[in-house]
Amino acid sequence: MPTDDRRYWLMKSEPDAFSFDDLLAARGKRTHWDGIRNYQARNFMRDDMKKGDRVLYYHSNAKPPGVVGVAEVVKEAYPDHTQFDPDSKYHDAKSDPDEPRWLMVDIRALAALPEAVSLDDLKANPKLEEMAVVQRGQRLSIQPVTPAEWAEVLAMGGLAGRF
DNA sequence: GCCAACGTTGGC
DNA sequence: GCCAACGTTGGC
Repeated sequence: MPTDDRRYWLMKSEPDAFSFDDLLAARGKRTHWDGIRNYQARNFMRDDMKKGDRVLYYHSNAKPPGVVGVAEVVKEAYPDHTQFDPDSKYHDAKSDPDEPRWLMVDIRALAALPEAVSLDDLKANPKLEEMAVVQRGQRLSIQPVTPAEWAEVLAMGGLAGRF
């Protein structure tokens, strides 16, 4: 895939639930990103996330919160099976199996950042003042990242020019 | 644990 | 279609 088609994203996960280390330890260093129950985030996955897209892996509800690793999309949007599982906390009784409401993608870890980039670090960098994750009240768990923001965060994390 | 910000739900 | 009530997110 030509790099000029590649898009960049930030995906949040609570490390207590599924950390970047958990992703590194998973088989194939990959997982399915289940549990997204927000329409805007779903639409990003459905409409815009393509195989090969790069992902900033962000720890929310962490001490400190911030970007800890990079990953890539390895499978494009498909139905999230947990919506049909009555025992799952993500169960959605209103979702029609013939037209699943919720989707997920698969991602694979590429590398941990040698230096984690905390939310404070992101906020302190004037080049990143437009970045979604530093905006007040921004709760979206999947956010688009510009190529410039991607390059800057990787440089801050010690992976300048890679990925 | 608090609570501001935000998204969703449901009565009307 | 409005909007109050409610639930969730996530930094602090």
